[in-house]
Amino acid sequence: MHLNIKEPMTRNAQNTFQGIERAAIRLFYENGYYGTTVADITEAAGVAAGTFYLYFPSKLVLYQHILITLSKDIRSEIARRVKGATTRYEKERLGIKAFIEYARERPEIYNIIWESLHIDRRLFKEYYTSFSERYVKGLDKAAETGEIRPLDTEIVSFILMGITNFVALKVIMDLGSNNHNIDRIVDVVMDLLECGLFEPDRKN
Amino acid sequence: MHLNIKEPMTRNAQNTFQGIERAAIRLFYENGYYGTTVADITEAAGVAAGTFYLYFPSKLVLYQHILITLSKDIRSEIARRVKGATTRYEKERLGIKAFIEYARERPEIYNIIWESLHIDRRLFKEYYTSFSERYVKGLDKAAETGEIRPLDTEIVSFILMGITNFVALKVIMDLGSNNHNIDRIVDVVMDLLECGLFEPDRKN
DNA sequence: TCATAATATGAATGGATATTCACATAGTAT
DNA sequence: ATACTATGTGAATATCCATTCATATTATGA
Repeated sequence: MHLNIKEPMTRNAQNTFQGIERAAIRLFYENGYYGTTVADITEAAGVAAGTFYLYFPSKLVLYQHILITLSKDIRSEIARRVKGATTRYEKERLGIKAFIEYARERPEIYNIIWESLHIDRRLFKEYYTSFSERYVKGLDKAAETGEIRPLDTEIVSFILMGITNFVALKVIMDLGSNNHNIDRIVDVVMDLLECGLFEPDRKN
Repeated sequence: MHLNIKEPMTRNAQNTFQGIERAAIRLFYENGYYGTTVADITEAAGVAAGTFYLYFPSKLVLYQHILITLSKDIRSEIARRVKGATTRYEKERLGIKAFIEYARERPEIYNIIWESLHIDRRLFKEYYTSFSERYVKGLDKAAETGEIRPLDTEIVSFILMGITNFVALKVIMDLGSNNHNIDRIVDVVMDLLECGLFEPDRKN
């Protein structure tokens, strides 16, 4: 997908470009895509309205550009934090923790990605589909070596994405209580992934 | 919260009112809140633009009204379908299945509730908080009787909401494959909730 | 039948806002 | 110094859209 974005050529122009990007990320987060005007963005970036269109052909393209950039960011950051782990168990723990912490540190990303469902459905689907695909690859490997039980890994990938996304939601929107101790939350998730929810002798 | 909605007094007016509601639900689903104009709604409902304001003081209030109505619908429907179950295990299975099937039958609801994050953050928080609270009550009871393992039920409620929401997302947006056999999907979820993800002897 | 309230109309209003454009400046190579 | 390109400006434009309002129709009870 080519977005027709004009890359800045000079150092000063790079500052302008990045200023627009950063202002937009903050404003899209605070007020949403529709609650943010191009004038808001240029004002926050300290440039004139027309400057915006030197680089981006439209507000929508800027949004798409930001979404794609942030998607890559979050993925590479999680990959980075998971790298050290040797077992699937440890990978899962680190991955879940990384996602929650990242979402807390940069709630913009979380929010902007979710909003894509209502702005550009194709990008939304692409994001979760490819996230799932990468997840499945890891889970399949772990299934081959017998680290995880033989389950449909595609479904499991959505289960795990759902868990991390909703637990992160709880933390960053402060729903309910006890949202400060992330390690404790991760412990509960891992406990459930280890032993399940039900008492072994009371399953039905 | 009072929304200042004018209830219709006559039978004809009730038709008008419901026509507006229904058209709005469909359009908010298809094109989102911001992609839907009041003119779109009134045209789809077959009434004049001004008629809208006989009943709703603003487009936002209509949205809030719809959100609250649909929240109640989905909750009562799930409660209804879960009623028969005696064990927590069965309650969980029926609840998850009911949610996925309901989301598939009426994807409007699912979509409209999610969009509230970017339209009325308070309603969004309220929805998930109260959904969680009700969930916690059931889980706490099950913990008392020893049906489920002793875990932080508030965190577990978000884990379970995350699982059902994302699995439903997969089904209704047809992400990945095998989205037709809901029973099979529910089986995988219940299997994971029963036995966990990892092989017992390979946990780390 | 008449009076009154409820319901319905759709053109007009006013404000917002994405985008354009004619013009201005800054940097750079020759 | 000159010419050229990249960058920047902000007022003007044109469209869109929520909401209002003067007016019309319909239903109901006396």
